[in-house]
Amino acid sequence: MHATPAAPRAVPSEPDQDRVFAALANATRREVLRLLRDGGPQPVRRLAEHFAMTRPSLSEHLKVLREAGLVSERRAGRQRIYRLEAAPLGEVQDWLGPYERFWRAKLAGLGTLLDRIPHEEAP
Amino acid sequence: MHATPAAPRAVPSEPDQDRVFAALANATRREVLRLLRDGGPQPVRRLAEHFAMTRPSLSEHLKVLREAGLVSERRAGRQRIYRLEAAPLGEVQDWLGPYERFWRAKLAGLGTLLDRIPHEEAP
DNA sequence: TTGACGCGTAGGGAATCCCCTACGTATGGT
DNA sequence: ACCATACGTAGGGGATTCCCTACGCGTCAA
Repeated sequence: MHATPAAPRAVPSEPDQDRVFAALANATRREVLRLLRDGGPQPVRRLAEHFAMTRPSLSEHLKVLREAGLVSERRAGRQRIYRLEAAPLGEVQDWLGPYERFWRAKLAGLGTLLDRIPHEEAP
Repeated sequence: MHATPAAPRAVPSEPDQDRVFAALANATRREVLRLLRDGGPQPVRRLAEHFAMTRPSLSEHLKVLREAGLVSERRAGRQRIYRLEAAPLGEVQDWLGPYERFWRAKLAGLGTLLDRIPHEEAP
């Protein structure tokens, strides 16, 4: 059940995974991603309207997202247009893959069935 | 293209999402999840063999995973058997859903097509 | 009971996070 | 040239992270 045409994707190094998950571990940054997803590429000013914090603080969140590869930036006059880059999210989904059967089993009520696994006691 | 039978899932509150992503933002904790996935439920002692850090440090990582709902604990004599709880990972996949078409488009070379979105300039 | 085992928690220290205010830089308008 | 706009960065303070060592508690073995 791989819905994708199995396009090969570079395997991310561990610090990269750290950065992506850490970037997602903040409601403000997840909201920025949602705004870019639903509203298309936008300048910082427009994004900042949705938050209570100061604009410099938001700028730092954007930096975290940039360094995680989740957004890209293009200059247009004195504005910086930020744009969603979803590739790292695709890697997150790839990472989730091997766990999928576990929560499916749970939903299907199969419970502990998947825990019957190569099992030896330490001596 | 929803590969799942669309089983309804409780929508997680934002602090919960924070905790899950933050728990995943650490290579040691992701490795613990992998060990529980591939090796089935295990006591702390067995998990600790795979890491260079001290056992108390690993215990704290397990606490983070517990508070994120990613593992559960059962007592067996003087051991605590930890077990993978994949439900929060299912919620992560649900969260990824609305972004999926973006990296699919990228893989298909559709590039900026998805950025044609309700677009107005601020006055 | 005494001692070893399995595990969690307390407490501390270096690093990082997340917010702020101040300031610097580049572009655009007049 | 001048000033306003759009944005990033510096620096600081309080909270949190991640590792450590020391210790406490419950369980099994002799």
